[in-house]
This record gives sequence, structure tokens and C-alpha cells, in this order.
Amino acid sequence: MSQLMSHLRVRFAPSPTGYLHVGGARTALYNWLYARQHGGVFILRIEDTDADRSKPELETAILESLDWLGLGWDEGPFRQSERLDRYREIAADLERQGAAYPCFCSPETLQEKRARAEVERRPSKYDGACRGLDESDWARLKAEGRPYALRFSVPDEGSTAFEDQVFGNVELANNEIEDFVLVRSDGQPTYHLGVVADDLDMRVTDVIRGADHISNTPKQLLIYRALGAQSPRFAHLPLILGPDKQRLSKRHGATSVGAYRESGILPEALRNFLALLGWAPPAEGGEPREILTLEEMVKTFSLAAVSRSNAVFDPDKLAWMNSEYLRRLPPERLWPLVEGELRAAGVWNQDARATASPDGADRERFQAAARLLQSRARTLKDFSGWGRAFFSDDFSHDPEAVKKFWKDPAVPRLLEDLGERLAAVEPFALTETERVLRALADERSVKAGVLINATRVALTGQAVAPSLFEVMLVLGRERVVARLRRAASFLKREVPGHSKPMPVDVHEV
RNA sequence: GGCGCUAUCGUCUAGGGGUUAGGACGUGAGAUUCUCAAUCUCAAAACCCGGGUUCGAUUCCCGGUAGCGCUACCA
Repeated sequence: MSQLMSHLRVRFAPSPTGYLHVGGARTALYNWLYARQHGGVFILRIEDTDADRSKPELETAILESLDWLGLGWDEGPFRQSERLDRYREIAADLERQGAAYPCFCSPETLQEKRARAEVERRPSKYDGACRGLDESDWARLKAEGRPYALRFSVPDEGSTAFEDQVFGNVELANNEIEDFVLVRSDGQPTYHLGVVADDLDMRVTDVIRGADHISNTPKQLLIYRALGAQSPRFAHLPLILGPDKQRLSKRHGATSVGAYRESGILPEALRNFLALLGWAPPAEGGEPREILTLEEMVKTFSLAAVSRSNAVFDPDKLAWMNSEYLRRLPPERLWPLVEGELRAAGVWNQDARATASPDGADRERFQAAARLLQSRARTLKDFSGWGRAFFSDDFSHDPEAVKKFWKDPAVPRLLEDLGERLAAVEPFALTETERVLRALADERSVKAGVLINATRVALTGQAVAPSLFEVMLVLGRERVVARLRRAASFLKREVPGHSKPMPVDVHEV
């Protein structure tokens, strides 16, 4: 049994005509899970037979995205562009045995016929003009040097069926299939020839790919049959749709894995989210669980449990899942990620050598700040966004926050006095700072909340931040006092009556 | 147009001939509080329509409708 299972071979075969999008990523993930589950081999193949649209840098980007997602491959990457001779060999075989024939129709002619069929509301299937020619015509036209494509000769009768691991039995009448092209007139193989040849040569046992290929499968089956070869098993995956239920595309915003990476999504979160798009783990008694480790996915994944209907990509749920993963991140993983984000966003100098990572007390403060923000961050971006003031003195004050929490005329004086008292409090710790603040509020007969909120704005520039005394601890006495003083002096000078709080950047004062 | 596939809350899904049709995201309300997030409690929210089979269909079958896919010398 396990002997047999270890022969399982799957592949992911992206085309380097675009970045790795979330649909492709999910296909790769399912292939990967299936391979791991069965102790099989995961092959990576680059389908670059469309020379015009394929770009080497896109191939690199795809590899990077897979790597980032943690979906390593066991063999490859193989490139179809490096196997052209092999495809021609197989094509020649097919032609020799009469399963394929040369077609001399010009693209223009074909286009016209198709257009006419459309107008007359007939199926626009290739009419088989060149199939009707006889051997001598083919030879003569070839000798004349007329360019030709090689077409597969699809049987007129019967039907082609297969048992899809996800969709079940799928059947298509052969007369619905046109004589499709195997080799273009420039000698390049088409997708159909390429996949079959590769899956055969690479001894692929299970083809797991997008459902957009389901209608193509009979064509490929016909090629296998003509070659006298056994076809692999097929499993088609429902498509991923945008919120408008249209196939996900650029106009839906971010669709590439790279874009999510850049927007601060964790690979494990995207992976988990994608796994659940079209698949749910078995209920196994208790409450269904959604946060799954890779091991759990490998253990419980099954093609039979994959949904047959398309799924809408919900960015909100991805964001939620990301926050779950962010929260669970162990500190040693969190810190470098945050550091990377701060550099990428320019909060810290981009050049790592120019500004070395903070050390000593600063290092500790950085680590504490990152952990403090960890539980309320939704993406890595939040650390450089609303969390900016925790990592840099160069931050601005949110006008809304200022308006809301600095409007009380007592604020400037309160902030100033608080600054002075905090400068002297010993030790500078949670209970002591809180005691000092509450005592001050008491003396001046203001609610502690008023002072707390005003102070939060002074220290972080935001109306929304973690618990104030935690914030103080993380920033350290020096910064806290400095920021309070600056805020107080700014307020007293610039907005005496507080009639119109201005958006301010305290550092420019 | 032809052919194929699909159809459970707004979204992802579980379930399955008899269930109060379950969970998650999101949404609303409340609790907590120092703002927000988190957390906790509660709430609203679904079996596309029509036939059949059956004692009984959301579940099985057929039809319709809708959506998606394919219909290229793209993949």
C-alpha cells in the first residue's frame, strides 16, 4: 500500500505570464498537501510555451511567492521551453500514425469562418477543411513551404469521459470537440500537447488544477489515448471569484500573492485562508476548527471533500485570520518581521547598514513595543502605520484625535504638570505612573479618563493605542516626558483658547 | 449561441429523507474599560424556483432559472 502510495506524483504548472495569483497559490497548496499526505513528489513546471507573453522575471517572482508560502517542490522547475524537441517528436509520432494532420488554413481564414459562424449562430468549430485533404496534398503543400499547424484529428463519434476526483463523472461528446492545434505554425507546441507530453514524461499520477481546465480535459484524454498511454487521475478545483462573483482579476484589487505579502499578510495566514476556500476539514465530533497548522491540513486534506462550487475571496476574513496568526507569532519571529516592515516603510532607514538594528536598552524597548502592538495589529503594516510613534520620534498627531481629546482647556497645563511629575517619579513603572496620573487628575478635579486620553494623543499621536501605562513603560521616561512637554508648549502657544484645535506635528514646533 | 459544471445565512462552509439546519468572517446590541483592539454574552441572517419519488424532501430524480467555465495557432 505505502509502496504504491509513494509513487504518487503531482505537479503545479504555472505560466510565467503573470504573478502568482491567489487561485494559483491555492492550486499549488492543494497539490503540495496531497503530495505530502501521500508521501509523494511535488513537481514544479513552468509552462512557457507562449513565448510572447512569458517573462523570465515573472518566473522568478512566482518561485519567490511559492517559497514565501512555504510550498517547496521536490523536482524542477522544469521549463517547457527547454523541451521543445520532445514535443515535436511526439507530434511527429501522432502525425505518422494519422492521429494528427497538417492544417494550412491561415489565421485570417479561420478568423473569418469563426466570425461568420457566430453571425449565423452556429457553433464555431473548426470545419476540418485540411483534414479532408489527402496525403499527397499535404505533402505537396508542405513541399511548397506553406506554413502549417498540426491539428489533432478528433473522432466524430462517441464521447470522452473521465472520473474527476472532485466533480465526479464528466462526459463530453466528441463531436463537440474541434480538431484542436497541437503545434503552431511557428513550431511551438500548444498547451494541450505540452501538458500531456510533460505529465507523461514526468510520470504524473494526479493532475490537480483549476476548474477552467475541466472542458479541456477530454482533449487531453484523446491525446493520451492516441499515444496508447494511460492518463493520470484528474481533480479540478473550483475557481476563486471576486466580490462581484466574477472571476478574480486585477480590477478587484490585490490578486497576487506578492501584493498580499506587501500589504503585511503573513504567509501562514494566507495559506490557511486559501486552504479553506473550497475545502473544510472533517468535523470530527467537536467544534469545527479554522485555524489549522500545516500538519493538520496534511493529515485531514482530501480531494473528495473539496467543494464543487466557486468561492468568493473575502479580504475581511483574510485580515481576521492574519490577526490571529500575528497574535500567535512567537517573539523571535515577530521581531524580524516588524523590523523588516519598519525599514520597508521608511520608519527606519532602509539601508540596514546605515542604521544598525537598535541594541542594548533600545533593543529591549523595540522588542517590548512590538509585543505590545502585536495583539491589536491586523497586518504588519499597522506597526509602521498607527504604531509608528512606538518606533520613531518622527510621527504626526492625528487631527481627529487632537480634536477629540485635546479640546478641554485644562489639557495643556495638565500635560505640562504630568510631564514634570513623571520626570521625578520613582520608579518609572506601571503602578507608579498610574498613581501619579490619577493623583494629578484628582487634584484638578478632572476625570482620569480625560487626562489619560489626552496623554495618549501626546505620546502616540493616536486616539487609539494600547493601555496608556503600558505605552509609557515601553517608550521610557525620557521620551514620555519630552513628548508631554512638547505637546504642552505647543498647545499653550498655538491654540490658546482651544477654539480651533489644529492638526499638529509636534516635532516641527 | 453551443457544450460543460455548479447552486445552504452578505461571504467561506458543515450537514443530510424526519434537525430549534451547526460553525467561522462580517454586521448589530450589551458587558468590560483609559481610547481602540481583544475577550465574553446575546441578536439578525440561508437550504434558487417548479414538478416528481416518498408517509415525509433542503437532502434523491427531472425541468427551469441564474452564475461560472470552455468554445484561440492563450494557458
